[in-house]
Amino acid sequence: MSSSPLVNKSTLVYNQIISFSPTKTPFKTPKGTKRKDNDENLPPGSCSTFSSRPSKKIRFSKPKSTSSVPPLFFPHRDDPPDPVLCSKCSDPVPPTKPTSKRYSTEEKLDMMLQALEDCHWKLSHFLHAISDHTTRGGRGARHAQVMSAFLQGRGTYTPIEIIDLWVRSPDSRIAKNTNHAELMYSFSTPYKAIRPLRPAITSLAVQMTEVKLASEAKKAVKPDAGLHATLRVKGAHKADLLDIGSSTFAEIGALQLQVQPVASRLLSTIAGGTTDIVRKRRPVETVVINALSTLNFTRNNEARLLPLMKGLLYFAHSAPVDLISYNSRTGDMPAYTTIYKAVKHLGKQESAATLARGRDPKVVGVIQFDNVQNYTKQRDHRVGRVNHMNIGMAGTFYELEDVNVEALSLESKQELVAKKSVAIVICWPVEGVEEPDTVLEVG
DNA sequence: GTTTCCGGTTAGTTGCACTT
DNA sequence: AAGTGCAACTAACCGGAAAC
Repeated sequence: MSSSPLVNKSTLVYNQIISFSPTKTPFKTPKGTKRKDNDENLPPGSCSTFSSRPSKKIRFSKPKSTSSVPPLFFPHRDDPPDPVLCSKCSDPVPPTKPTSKRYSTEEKLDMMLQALEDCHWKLSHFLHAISDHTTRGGRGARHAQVMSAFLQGRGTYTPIEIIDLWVRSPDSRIAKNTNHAELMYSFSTPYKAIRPLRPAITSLAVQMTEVKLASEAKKAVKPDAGLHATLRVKGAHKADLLDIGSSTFAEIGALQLQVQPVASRLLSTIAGGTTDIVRKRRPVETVVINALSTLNFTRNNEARLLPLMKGLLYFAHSAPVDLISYNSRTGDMPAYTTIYKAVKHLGKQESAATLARGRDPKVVGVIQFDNVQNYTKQRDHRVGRVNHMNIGMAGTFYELEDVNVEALSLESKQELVAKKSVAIVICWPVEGVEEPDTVLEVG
C-alpha cells in the first residue's frame, strides 16, 4: 500500500483557495483613477495581474506516485510546483485554482477508497464520523452544511435511495450458517445490536412502528379522546344515551382513524382492505373500527364506548351471562355487572330527562299508562328454564308538537267562559246512537 | 307427597389491578 | 390516594325434575 501524505496536500490546496478567493477583490481600482506605483493596496513587490481577459491557466506538474490510483489533491507540500513568474517584473504570480479533471465514477470511487485507506479508515469509520454530531462536541460549518443538505434530501441522491440500494444489494444478502434470518423483523433484539443491514433495518422498522402504535394507543385511550363512557360518580365523561346512537359507530371510527392512523392502516392491511372497494360482507372499515376498539378497551377499561354499546345490545337481547362473560374475557365488552350498572344508570338518566321534559309548562304531552306482560319463553335461558309471565305497569310520555300551550290554559278558559264567548259544539253520533258522542267547547 | 338436586339469575362481598 | 372495574366467590332464590 502506498502511503503518500495526502492530508498535508489537502491543507495546502485549501489554504491556497482561501488566500485567493474570488470574493476578495483588493486590487480593484475605481474608474477614472490611476493607481499609483506605491499604492498600498497593491501586493508588495508585485504588479497587477488582473485583466479583462481570462487568466492563463496554470498547469501543475503531476507528482509521482507509487500507487496506480491518482491522488486526490496535488501538488504536494514538500514538492511545490515551479512558481509562475510575471513576464514584466519577474515576481511570482499567485497560483489560481487548478482546473479539475473529469474523472469517471470508477476513478472517483478508487480515489475515495484510496483516500480512506490513506486515512486508515474503514468505510464504517468514515460514515460514522460524518454522521455523528454528538460525541465530538460539535462539527465544522462545512461538515454540518454537507450533512444537512444530504439528510434533508437536497442532494442528487436521497438518503433513502442509498439505503434502498444497500437493502437490495447482493452484498447484504443473509449469510448462510448464521442466525441473521431469525433476526429479520425482530422485536426482541434491539435493532442497534444487529450487525447485518437487512435484519437490522427490518427490525428498526417494526420496532419504530411498535413505539408509534403504543404512542397512538396511549393518546386514544385518554379521557378527553372521546372513547370513554364512565359510570363514575365524579366522572368527566359519563355514559350518556345521547352518545349512544346510530352515528356512534361511525364517530368512533373517525376518531380512531384520526388518533391512530398507523394502527388503522395496519389492521386494514391485515383485513385485505388496501383497495378502495367497499365490501358488502364484513366491510373492512367496520371490522377495523371494531378490532381497534377492542384493543383500546383492553389497554384501558375506561375507553369502552363501543364495547359498552355491544354489551347493551347483548343485554337487550337477553344474552346468557356466559356469553357476556366470554365476550368480556375477549375484550369485546365489559363484565356483566358493569353492563347491568350501565343499564340502570342510563335508565335513571333517561327517566330524569323525561320527567323534566314532562314538567316543562311549555311542553304539551300525553301520558299513557298500560299494563304490560312480558312472556319469557324457555329458550331465554338468562331468565330461567321455564315459561314465565312478567306482569307490570308501564307509563309512556308523548310530546305533542305544534300545539299552542295557551289552548290548554285553565285560566284562559275561565276568562272566556266569564265573557260568555265560549261556543258549544255538539257532535252527533253515528247513525243509530241516541246520545251525542262528543261535546266540545270552543272559545 | 316431600326432599334434594339442577341450572339458571340476582345480589352482595372481597381483593387485586388499574385509572383518574 | 381515592375511586372504579372486575374476577372470583358465596348465598339466596326459582320451578322443574329426579330421588326417596
